[in-house]
Amino acid sequence: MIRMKDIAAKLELSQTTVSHVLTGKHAHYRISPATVARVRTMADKLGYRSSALARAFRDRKSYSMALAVEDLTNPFWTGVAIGAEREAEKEGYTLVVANTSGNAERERRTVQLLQERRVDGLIVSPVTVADQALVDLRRDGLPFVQIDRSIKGEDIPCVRTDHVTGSALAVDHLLRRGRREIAFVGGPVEIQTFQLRLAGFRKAMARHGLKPAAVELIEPTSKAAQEAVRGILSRKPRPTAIYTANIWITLGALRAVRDARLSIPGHLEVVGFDDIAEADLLAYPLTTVAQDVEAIGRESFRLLLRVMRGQKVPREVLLPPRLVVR
Amino acid sequence: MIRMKDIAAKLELSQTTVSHVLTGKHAHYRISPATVARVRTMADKLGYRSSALARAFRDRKSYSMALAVEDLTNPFWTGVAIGAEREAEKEGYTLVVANTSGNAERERRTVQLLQERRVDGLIVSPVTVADQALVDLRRDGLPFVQIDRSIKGEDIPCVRTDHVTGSALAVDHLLRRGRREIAFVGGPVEIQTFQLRLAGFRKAMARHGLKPAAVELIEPTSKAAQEAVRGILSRKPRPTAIYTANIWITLGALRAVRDARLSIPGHLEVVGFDDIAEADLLAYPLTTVAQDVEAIGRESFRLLLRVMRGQKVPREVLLPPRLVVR
DNA sequence: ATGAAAGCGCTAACAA
DNA sequence: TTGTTAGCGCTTTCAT
Repeated sequence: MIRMKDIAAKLELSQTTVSHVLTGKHAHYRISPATVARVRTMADKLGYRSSALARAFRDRKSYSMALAVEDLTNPFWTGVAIGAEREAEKEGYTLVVANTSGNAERERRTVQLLQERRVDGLIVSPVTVADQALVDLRRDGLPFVQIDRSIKGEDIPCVRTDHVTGSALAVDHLLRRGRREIAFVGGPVEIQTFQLRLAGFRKAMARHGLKPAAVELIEPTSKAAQEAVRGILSRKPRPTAIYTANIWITLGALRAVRDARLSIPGHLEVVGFDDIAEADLLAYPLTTVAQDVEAIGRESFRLLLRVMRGQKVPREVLLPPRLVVR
Repeated sequence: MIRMKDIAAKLELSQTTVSHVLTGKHAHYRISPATVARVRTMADKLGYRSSALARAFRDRKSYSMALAVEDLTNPFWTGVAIGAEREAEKEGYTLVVANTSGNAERERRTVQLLQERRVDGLIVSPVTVADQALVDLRRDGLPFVQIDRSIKGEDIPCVRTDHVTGSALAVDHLLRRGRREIAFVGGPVEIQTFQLRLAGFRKAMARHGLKPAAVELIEPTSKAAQEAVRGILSRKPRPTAIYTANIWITLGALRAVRDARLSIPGHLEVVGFDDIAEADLLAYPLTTVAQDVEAIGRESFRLLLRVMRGQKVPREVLLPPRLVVR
């Protein structure tokens, strides 16, 4: 790898002068145009690539941020990553995407690794509400913001969709369609996302004087949902609607409906949180509560920058969900 | 940020001794157990996090690799990223995922950035077969391997699904189902992926003495495919099958079939390259040529390691596709 | 208009 | 068993 020193040697200049030119500060240092040209030409000819590593080391600033998420298989997280990455690029930062697999121990290791890599800031989706790794991060003074979920008892900003309102959109839609016996299938309430979506569901139902037809909290996988919904569908009386709190649960529910040979919307309706890009091609009409995933990524990056600059930040940024009726 | 120096000062030891302990080399240097314990305790107490940045700088090795892909919205690329990331972690590397948006200029910038970050190696999917940025990379001596596509004229290893065989699987399947008037809808042949899939299609057809019912090369988006397939469906006679060479094209084709109110498999059949996770829930039975996406990521990482170690590597690693009949 | 020197945090060669 | 020193590539301060 070519270094400034090599260019300097070839040109019989000092490394300092080369640096002045290559960092674009030649005007300030009043380097002669001839020298500027010579340096640039030589750099080009030798294929010089400045070492961001050396600069980061010297500056004690890596110009990189990390995004630690749960599952890059989920379009929600890829969307977030794309949004954050775009914003990062615009601001001259590199975004490192790491995944925690929704596992506390792995999250701890990931965060530690990123800290050692000296990322300048971190966007993270806490695995649990009592996340020691993040409390420690706080102590270490690494700037970070939370995404989608937040830990208890610490005043750390969080960007997320307004899950409570999202659930209200779902419930109100179903009621408008005349469905009053609504079952909820969600993930464990240890994951704040599901807790909020469930709370929103209960609240919306209560507002209309209704009780949930069922509340099932399961692993947020298609398989578990398929099983759970199979149970729900065999109840008498059968609920006339199911509100599924996550994309995998939605898919599992649809599979259960198919297995039971029931029809949508004839026998029941399904509304799911998270939009599905191919929803218009599904065998069943599916209404969804869609999140602006890229905005979540973008806003959390912006928020992180503000935190790093010591600017005032809101404790919570809530993005509005949108109902996609099908 | 706490440094070794700080620990040394507190303990009235030399920084070197602290380093010996913290890097686990105390046995070799015969550091006393008492000292070892003291150092470890103090490191813990102060919340020491070693600087991977400083180490990378010193070692001129960042222990990071990059994966530069086109579009993280496409499950193909996320799958590849997940596979590569898993392997990277196993080998003690951090994987940086960057995206090129399938754009030559952006790819050039991305590659340059990664080079400046001093990644130890690169896995990249060339935007075109004549990719100057990659030829230059070669000259710079940065180890890299290609994924899914390869540039012309340079002997750089490439990992990909056997697209030609994949197309044969699709054609043979359609013929088994009695469809002989098969149209091909693919992306531009400047993208090698499509070139190979098309070549495989033509070859398989020729083997059976058949001519393509149509060959449409379009932008690989759902929208463009929907438009193109609309045209194909209005031809007389109408093809009895369509082979779509990419996930977005497949989705667009299905939308066109829906718009034309045709039925599958009644009026025609569709086989698509790339599997779709929710295919079983679609309104149309869809057979696909599935790729082992994680294997592609995993194998390219392994191959990259071999390149870096100067071991002998195959010029091409072809992974078998798999037909998923529905 | 150009250059010398110091220092960022770490490790390794070498000393003691 | 522990310590001294040098150096990785870069930027900046302070000369000249």
